[in-house]
Amino acid sequence: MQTRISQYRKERKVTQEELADAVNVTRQTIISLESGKYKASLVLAHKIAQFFGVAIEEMFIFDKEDENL
Amino acid sequence: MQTRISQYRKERKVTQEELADAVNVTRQTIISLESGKYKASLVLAHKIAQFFGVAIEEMFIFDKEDENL
DNA sequence: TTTAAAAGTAAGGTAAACTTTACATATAAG
DNA sequence: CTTATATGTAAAGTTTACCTTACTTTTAAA
Repeated sequence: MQTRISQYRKERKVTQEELADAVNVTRQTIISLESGKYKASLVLAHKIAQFFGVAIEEMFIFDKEDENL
Repeated sequence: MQTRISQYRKERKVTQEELADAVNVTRQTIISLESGKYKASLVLAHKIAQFFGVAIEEMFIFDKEDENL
C-alpha cells in the first residue's frame, strides 16, 4: 500500500513533527507510515487526509497486494 | 465511530456471511464492526466501501470522539 | 410448531498498529 | 567548522483488530 503522505507534506512544507502533532501521534508513527513499515488505522488515515483536505482514497493508494488486511 | 455497514447491507439484502466472504474476513469480524466492538482497519474499510460502491467516508462516520485512534 | 437460515455472544490467541525512549545521520545556516 | 533542525533506525512494550471455535437467540418460512 502506497501513501502520498510525504509527497503532500513536502509540497506544503510541513515537517513530520508538525504533522504528527496535528494528528496527535508521535513522529515515529509518521515515519513508519511514510516508510511503509505499517499501515495507518482508519481513524488516523481520516485525520491525515483531513489535515491535507483530501479524501482517504486520495492519500492512501490501495494496490492489488492489499488483498490481505 | 459509526458505520453504515448494516444499513447498506440490509438495503441491498446482503447477509453478514456474504459480506464477510466478499471482503475475505470472518462473519465475526462483520458482527464486531456493525456492533461497534472495534474499528475496521484501513484496508478492510476500503474493501467494504468498494463492495458497496461508496467512499470510505460515506461508509464510516467519524465523530469528535474519534480523537483517539 | 418445527426447522433452517441469519444474527448474536463469549473467550482465548496472534499479528500488527502505535507508543516511548534513545541514539544516529543528513541538511543547511551561521 | 559548528550548531540547530529535520529525518531516520532500533528495540521493547501496550493495545486492538482480527481469527477460531463453539454455543445461543432471533426471524421467517414450511
